[in-house]
Amino acid sequence: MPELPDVETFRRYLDANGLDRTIARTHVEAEDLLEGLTAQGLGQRLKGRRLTATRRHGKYLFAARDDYDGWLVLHFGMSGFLQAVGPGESPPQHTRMTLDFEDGGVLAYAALRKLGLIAWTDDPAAFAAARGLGPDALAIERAAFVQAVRCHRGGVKCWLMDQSALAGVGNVYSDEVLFQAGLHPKRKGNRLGEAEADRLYDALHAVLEAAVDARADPDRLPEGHILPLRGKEAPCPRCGGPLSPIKACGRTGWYCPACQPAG
DNA sequence: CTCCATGTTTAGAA
DNA sequence: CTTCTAAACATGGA
Repeated sequence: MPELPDVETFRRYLDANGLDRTIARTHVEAEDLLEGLTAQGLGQRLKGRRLTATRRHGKYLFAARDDYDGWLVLHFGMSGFLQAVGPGESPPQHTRMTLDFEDGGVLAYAALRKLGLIAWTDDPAAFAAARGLGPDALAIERAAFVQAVRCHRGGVKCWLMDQSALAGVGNVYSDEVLFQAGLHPKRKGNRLGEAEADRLYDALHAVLEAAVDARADPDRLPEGHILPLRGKEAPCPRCGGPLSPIKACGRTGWYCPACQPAG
């Protein structure tokens, strides 16, 4: 489920389970996930080393080698996750890459669909720039956000999901942000009033922070969110009316037509 | 068998 | 140039 809150949860999981352990070897099961390096190259970069720090930009997770001369880059596609595996235990299904520690434990990168990415970079910020990523959705300042969204002539849901405009928000969380802001997914950015853009910014941060606190588990979110209801025959938690599907950017979104009227 | 899925990239049409 | 849509990728689940 890797959008920003999921990846932030993985980052904290890696902090707790993957740092300061010497890597004995790496295993790459799915070579096609590697970008710009080979399985052997990954091993050479990490063998005998430790990871000592993490960063996140949007949906990308970075882990620094102990000498800070290079960072492991992970993207989780639609189905990726991390799993720490104890000595003697077997890694999860669909494990695509593992870091095998000298202590006998393993950190597995698993993904049902091979849509993620494993890479290496000297500098996370340069990597993000080279990929054309916009500012991180949790780091962007209010003024920059409001200015950017109000310059965009297209639909606001698509804009929220555009990683070059704002990094970290995907299909699911864009729905939640728009629901909390009370804005229709197809409202045009340049037709938002100042107060509406402000509300969108507030909702963006409230939703992402709540989701990170919930460890990206929909069932752990407080009441009043539509994320756990998507695709189900459930009433809007605010007005009790029916939620509707809507196509945008080639994806299916969910919203409440009563609480999120078209502009 | 069919349709759909938390992402990204690319091609083509307005 | 901007914006939108569909398809492709990989691998299932319903």
